[in-house]
Amino acid sequence: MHNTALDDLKIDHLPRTLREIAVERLRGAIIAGRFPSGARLVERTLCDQLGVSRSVVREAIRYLEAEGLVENAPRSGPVVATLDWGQAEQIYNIRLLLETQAAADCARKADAAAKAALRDALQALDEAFRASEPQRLYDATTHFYEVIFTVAGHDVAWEIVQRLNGRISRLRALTLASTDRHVSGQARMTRICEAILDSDPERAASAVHDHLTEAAEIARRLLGNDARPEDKSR
Amino acid sequence: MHNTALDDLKIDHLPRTLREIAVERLRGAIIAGRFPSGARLVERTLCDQLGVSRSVVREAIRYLEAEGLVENAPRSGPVVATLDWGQAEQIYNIRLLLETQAAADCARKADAAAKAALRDALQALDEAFRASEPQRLYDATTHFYEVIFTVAGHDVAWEIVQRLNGRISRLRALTLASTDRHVSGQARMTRICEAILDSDPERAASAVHDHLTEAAEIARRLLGNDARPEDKSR
DNA sequence: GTGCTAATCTTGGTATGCCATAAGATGGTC
DNA sequence: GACCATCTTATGGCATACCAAGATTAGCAC
Repeated sequence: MHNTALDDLKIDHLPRTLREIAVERLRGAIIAGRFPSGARLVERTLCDQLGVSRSVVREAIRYLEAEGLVENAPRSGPVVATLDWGQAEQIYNIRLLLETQAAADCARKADAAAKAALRDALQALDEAFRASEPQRLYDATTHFYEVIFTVAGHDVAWEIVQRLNGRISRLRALTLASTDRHVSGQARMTRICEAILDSDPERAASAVHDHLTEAAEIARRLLGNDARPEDKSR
Repeated sequence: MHNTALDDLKIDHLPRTLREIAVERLRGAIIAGRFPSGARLVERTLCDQLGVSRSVVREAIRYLEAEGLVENAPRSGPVVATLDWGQAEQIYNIRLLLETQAAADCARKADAAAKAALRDALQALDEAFRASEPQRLYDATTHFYEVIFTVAGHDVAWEIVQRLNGRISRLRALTLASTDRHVSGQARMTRICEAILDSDPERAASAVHDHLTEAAEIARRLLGNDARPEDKSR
């Protein structure tokens, strides 16, 4: 698969400093649900688990705190941020705005190379759907959207969406895993992709709209059903 | 139980940590332009200036880094984030989406109390316009929008907008100070306010749209004129 | 005089130590 | 037996010490 010049421009030094690695690990662990919502993040414990010093852990926590993934209770230290449906709903609404716009602009701007990249991403998504590996599906979905935002030239919006996704990551994992999602998700993604390949902004936006509305609805049911989604015990 | 009344009793000012103060000071200094774009943020110097240890400074920088106000160059340390027109344009576009939506929802939801608060905010804005005090105008404008977002129930979006505003703060100060802005800004704000008071979502959204489009245009001219607004000297 | 090397200095990254406080345990008193 | 005071410990906030790497400058050799 020939990679377009889109995403390979980053000569970025792979996670160099311990701090960056720590941020990624922690974020990954929180997003993956290894630390439940409300769980305390005890610095010294994390030091042991990560094998780094407290300085590193503390700075990583500050970073995640600014990202909204961690909250700092005044005197009891950092805890994993909790999420209620009110916030989740807002987040889905914001994603709706940003993603429909991105899809439309992507459809407007996509050239041949961009379309090839999108096709590749959809292909990977298809495989992940079939493989039924949650993590791979999650990653492939993320990458699919990354291509859309990148082609649209919406770097900043992508940054925001990623951050928001972090905050609803557990919900997102649940919606992706949801059974009805399995059948319709693939079809919807394909619809988005086709609209972009046809350079049809309206249809692309509308496809994203439907897709996200459905995801939000599933999330609402999930969060609404078990009123207390997670336990705050440590 | 009068839960709502009790919620306001939060006195979270007491456990004010040095770190929080440092973050606020630094952010304020960057937004106010005391540190120009691209300026290096030398830890030990900041330690002296703030009178705190490196731990505090470093954690504050990590926080601002996640906020996008500070960038960390691989080996030369943190610098104040720079802004090119491409990013600024994206930011204005995102604000456009979020703020029109917020204004519309605000117009839908505003009750008598909310409308009174909005009127007060506009009043303060008027006075600030007349007083020609840049800082006061900046604050009053921010507060005006805060009311709109709060009434609309868009906390999360407001958080995002504030963060984005931080990144274009210098541009924003310039557009607010711009002379043509002086005459039309007030009128536009009034138009936004009136539409909301009339509970007219479409007109509110359209008023915000015009307002922001104009601001973006002014910003583009300002940033376009002196092609390289700031020096990245290092 | 020029070019190369080495020492130093600057700066950031990492580790550790000390202190204040809050929560839990323990023991004494009524 | 219950309640209160005190002690202990767990934990976070803050400061400092040490180390590695890059830049700058000085000195030496040619």
